[in-house]
Amino acid sequence: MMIPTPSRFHFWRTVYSHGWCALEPFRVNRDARTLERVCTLSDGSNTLVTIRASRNDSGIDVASLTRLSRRQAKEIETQMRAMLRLDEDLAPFYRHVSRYARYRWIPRLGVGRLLRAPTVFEDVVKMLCTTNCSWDLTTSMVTNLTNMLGEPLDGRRAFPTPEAIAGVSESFLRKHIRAGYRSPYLLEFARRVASGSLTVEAWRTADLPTDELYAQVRSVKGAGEYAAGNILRLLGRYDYLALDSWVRGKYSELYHGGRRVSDTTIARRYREHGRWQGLILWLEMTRDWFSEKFPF
DNA sequence: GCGTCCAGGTCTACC
DNA sequence: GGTAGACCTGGACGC
Repeated sequence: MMIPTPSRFHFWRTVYSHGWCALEPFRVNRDARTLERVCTLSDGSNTLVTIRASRNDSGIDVASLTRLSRRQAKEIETQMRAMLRLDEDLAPFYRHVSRYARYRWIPRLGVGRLLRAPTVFEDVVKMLCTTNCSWDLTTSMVTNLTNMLGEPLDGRRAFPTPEAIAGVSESFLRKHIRAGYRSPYLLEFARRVASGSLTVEAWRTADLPTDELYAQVRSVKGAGEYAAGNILRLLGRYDYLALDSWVRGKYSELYHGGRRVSDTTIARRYREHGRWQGLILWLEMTRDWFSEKFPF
């Protein structure tokens, strides 16, 4: 199927907007120039989906390994739109940054859409796996979760459901997933979602002030300022800076010759951008990812 | 080989 | 409200 994309949408800059495309079940096939993943449908079935930019760049081409009913195809389209943020209106953001000469590269490159998982559940689990550890350990934990608890499909795996994670013990998460002290947090989160007491999927469409949504995200044990701020970015709310050691290091390298600066100093630079500050900060920190070395 | 530090932090107890 | 200390893991580094 071909799904039309908004003007100034750039498929590969969206795929590489942050680290998610390197975490299972996402896989980038650089030779075929595709993004792949196993997607889970509401009827419990799984299918391997391959996504590529269409020839004339006016959309994305989505292929499924298995034959889909009309209803299933519609559901895959909905997932693709959510993952690639196709329904997010960035026009107000582009209008805002266009007022600043130093940010006019943002609309020119068509950046600002941050890749996310089909579900909020997957995004939150992965975010908890990024806290207080190296990126290598994050990929290891997510790979272990997917390989050990995800439904198999032709040598690949889906991301585990809330029920699958909720059904294992804390010691399993420590011993086999290597999640360490994050294990009770992952377990509690999965159990709250599986039981229906926490309806995280509603967060993407919640008509709530950002502060209230932030408070709900912070109710997840293990989601502190950094994790909650980043989860909000994936919900389309950019009021928080979500500072972590990587961003702090990158910021000092870019603006202070590598000298460490306080969080207050960083916040001062972005506060005039109000609801867009978290997105502008992230795009500035990752601008060099899209230099001439960018392979796509 | 061993000890220490730290990486895309967070929670709790205590003041 | 602010802060010290504890917490898993695994790679890098110094000795």
